[in-house]
Amino acid sequence: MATETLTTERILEATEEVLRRHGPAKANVVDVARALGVSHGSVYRHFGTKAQLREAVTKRWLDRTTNELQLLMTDGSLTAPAMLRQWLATLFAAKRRKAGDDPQLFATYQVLISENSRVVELHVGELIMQLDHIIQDGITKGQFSLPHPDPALTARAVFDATNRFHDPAYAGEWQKAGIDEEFRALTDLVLRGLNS
Amino acid sequence: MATETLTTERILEATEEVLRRHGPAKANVVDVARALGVSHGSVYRHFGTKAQLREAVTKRWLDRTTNELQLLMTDGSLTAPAMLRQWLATLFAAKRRKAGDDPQLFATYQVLISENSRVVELHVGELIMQLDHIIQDGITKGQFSLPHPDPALTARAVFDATNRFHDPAYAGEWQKAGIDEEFRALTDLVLRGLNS
DNA sequence: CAGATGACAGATTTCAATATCTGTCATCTG
DNA sequence: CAGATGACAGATATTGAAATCTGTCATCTG
Repeated sequence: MATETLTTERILEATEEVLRRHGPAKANVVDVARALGVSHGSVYRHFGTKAQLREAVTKRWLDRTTNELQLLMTDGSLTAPAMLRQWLATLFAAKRRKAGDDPQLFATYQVLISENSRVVELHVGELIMQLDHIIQDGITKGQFSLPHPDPALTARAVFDATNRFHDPAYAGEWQKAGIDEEFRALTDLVLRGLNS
Repeated sequence: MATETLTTERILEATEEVLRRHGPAKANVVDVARALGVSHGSVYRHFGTKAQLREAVTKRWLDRTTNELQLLMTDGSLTAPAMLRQWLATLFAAKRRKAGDDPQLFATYQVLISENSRVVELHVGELIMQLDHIIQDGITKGQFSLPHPDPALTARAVFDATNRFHDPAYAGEWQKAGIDEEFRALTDLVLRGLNS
């Protein structure tokens, strides 16, 4: 059993599985070790504390979304406004899918997120950098026009404005009837605000 | 002692005081009754359950903000864009003041709010109706121009867009350096989106 | 007799004992 | 000797018995 070498990656996979099975309150390091067929001491060789292990799992989960969006940004065929629309729609769709497909697992990650605000801040920072990139590109190409261009501040404003459609705290409203219409109204408002 | 008649209003005041003193977890109906110099049975004559009493306290607290904003809306000297700016700034200032002046009491009300989502929904509905009124007024006077005017949906979008500056969940960020600049960037974006 | 009271039953919370988990480290093993 | 182990101490969580609180209602009182 467990003849493969014990890697950080394998521990993260096992931890995710244990979290899925037992939930955030009951998931413990001994179970993770058992799932890997090793002693819990070995897990501590890779992660100094349980908190650090959970932080790494949280980061991995958030990074999946960042990567999906990053991929989209390499599409050169889109104008900046189209790219921004697509980016916002993809972010909303990804979050809504996660929340809708497996509500229990989503609730687990909401707990992890609340435990790891530092990781979330970094994640938010990455997303806003992606927005910054799109906005800067749009200004350069004359596809956005702002009275006092400040891409960083505008990126933050766009992120804030769309909060209801990406902050997990609002996940309960994402299944509501009329939500797509409300999402469209908000993105329209934001895109008009960028004068595009 | 307590020669005045026992009114709903006096019970609400006493409950607020007990909540302030003991916090949401420890505040109980017997303490409210004691504060009023009556038996707890008398309190149950006015409010069927403890939950209903707390709901009424929550509604009263939220209504104070609604009323402050409603007052502002009677000012006929403002254009719709100026009114909207003022409305958003007043809402943010009111919330930030509540959160900053007495963080413990604010935390208490955050608990009450999480217990009474129905009351919060009604409150949000009232705020969006105020926004709807401003937007409709602005469209009529030609101070806002929208491609497909739908004031109700636009009001919702404006409310959603400014979430970070009125949803108590974000209260922790309201003291952060640079928050005013971010608020200005967001309101500028929204107002440009209304083409004003 | 309208409105207040407080004893009471059932629901909920508190608290302290018990059990489980985290993180360390001396020891083991391939 | 690099990496794994598991016994252990201190920290954290669980549990169930005792204390408190909620909501009712028969009784009281001005």
